[in-house]
Amino acid sequence: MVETTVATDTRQSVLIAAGELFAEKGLGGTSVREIVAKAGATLSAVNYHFGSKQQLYLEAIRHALHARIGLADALASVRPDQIANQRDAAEALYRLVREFFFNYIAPERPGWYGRLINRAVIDDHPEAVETIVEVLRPADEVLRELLLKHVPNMTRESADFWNCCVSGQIHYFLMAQRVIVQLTGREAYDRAFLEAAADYVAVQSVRALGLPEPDSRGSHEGREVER
Amino acid sequence: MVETTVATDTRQSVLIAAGELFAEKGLGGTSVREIVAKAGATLSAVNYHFGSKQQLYLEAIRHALHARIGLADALASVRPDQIANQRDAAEALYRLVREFFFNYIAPERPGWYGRLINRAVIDDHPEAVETIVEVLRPADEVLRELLLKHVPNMTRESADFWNCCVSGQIHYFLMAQRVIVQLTGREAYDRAFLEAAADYVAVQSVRALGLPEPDSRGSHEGREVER
DNA sequence: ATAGATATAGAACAAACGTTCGTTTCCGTC
DNA sequence: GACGGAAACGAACGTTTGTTCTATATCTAT
Repeated sequence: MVETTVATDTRQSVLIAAGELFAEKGLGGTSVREIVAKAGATLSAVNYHFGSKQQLYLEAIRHALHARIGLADALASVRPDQIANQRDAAEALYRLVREFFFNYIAPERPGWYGRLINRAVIDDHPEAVETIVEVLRPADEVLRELLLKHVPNMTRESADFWNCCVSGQIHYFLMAQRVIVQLTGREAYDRAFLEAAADYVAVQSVRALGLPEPDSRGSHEGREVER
Repeated sequence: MVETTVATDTRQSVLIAAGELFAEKGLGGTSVREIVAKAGATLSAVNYHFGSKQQLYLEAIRHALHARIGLADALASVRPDQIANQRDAAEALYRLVREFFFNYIAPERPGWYGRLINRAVIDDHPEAVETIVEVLRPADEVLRELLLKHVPNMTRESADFWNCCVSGQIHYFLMAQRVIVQLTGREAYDRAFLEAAADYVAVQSVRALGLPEPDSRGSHEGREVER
């Protein structure tokens, strides 16, 4: 009843192995045998701890969603009443977008969180989408209120579009990694590229709202686009 | 030797059925039996016409890529020497982004093209990515040159970022359809929403380049964000 | 009319799949 | 020391998987 986190080693390692494999190859492309082999468990562990492969899949998505949503924390740290003027709002949103970006793509945290969510979004497996929406909605609403309150000429529809566009850009930098790398003629994502990309997305996103340019820009950027 | 397009009915219908199913449920989630059932063919048709399931998958991706890349046509229609000033450039890019958007998402054309490409991008199946990059590169380079030529203070890196961000937003509106619909509290994508979304993306993208606002905006938009 | 290539059909294959089952191991309680 | 439930195990289940094979139809050029 009390949701005691028994935290058996097996359950946890199966969950993580499953998350990594599902993220990499999808639900259909991953076999239960592969998962338990990676986790160092036996075949029956999946059905014992999760009931079925499907439910393990959903559980992995839930895990990734909740682990990744430091976004909720980031949003909570933005106190609306501490934003006095548009410059403050621009600053807060700039930092928010960057945090969102690195929360998704940062090389230091497990890479499969974002990728699995990516897949879950695309698959539109009904239960998965339901879980995603459920977890995303609170943050979505806080953000919308923030925009409506501090951005001039903001409408409900514009706020939604803004959310979509920010999410879209961040998702794409993660999901199309291989394509982007090849198209821009580099070897792989490095820290500098990610930094520049995050900055670009954040600056453009804030600019799209008609807010003043934030001061705390990334340090290495050659003053790129200027109007 | 001459690559005679025999265009058997069976081959074509299997290819299309495969495309739709792969787009919907991925490579691993779709069985050959399912495909041939949908296509009204027999099991051996796949191996006869395509050699294997994998090659059918790649062929479907190729089909989708080439069918969808009216983008190449759109780009070809933009004659760089006909762009006299920044206003012309803004106009051309605005139309380009919109065309790209509807090329991907338009309800009138088969929906699986975009979705399959989405999946292929995410899966980073090596051969698939190779095909994608191969098809995308020419358009990518033309677009980059266009930007470098007509947009002030444009760098190679900024142009690449701009491409990614435009692609990202468009991809997301397609792939996250279900999530967006639920998060914005509507029933489904309708023509008006798509129109507004395309306009938003196009306007913001042009604005991000520091170009003047294009005149030929969508008609139903309440003058949303204004700086 | 006939040989030869092209295409479809249906049966059969071994491998891999997710799941179930009965048993064994472990640990805290009586 | 015996009991009971949770956890892990390994074998087996019946399907479904992608692929292959042979036989049969359909056409085309000789």
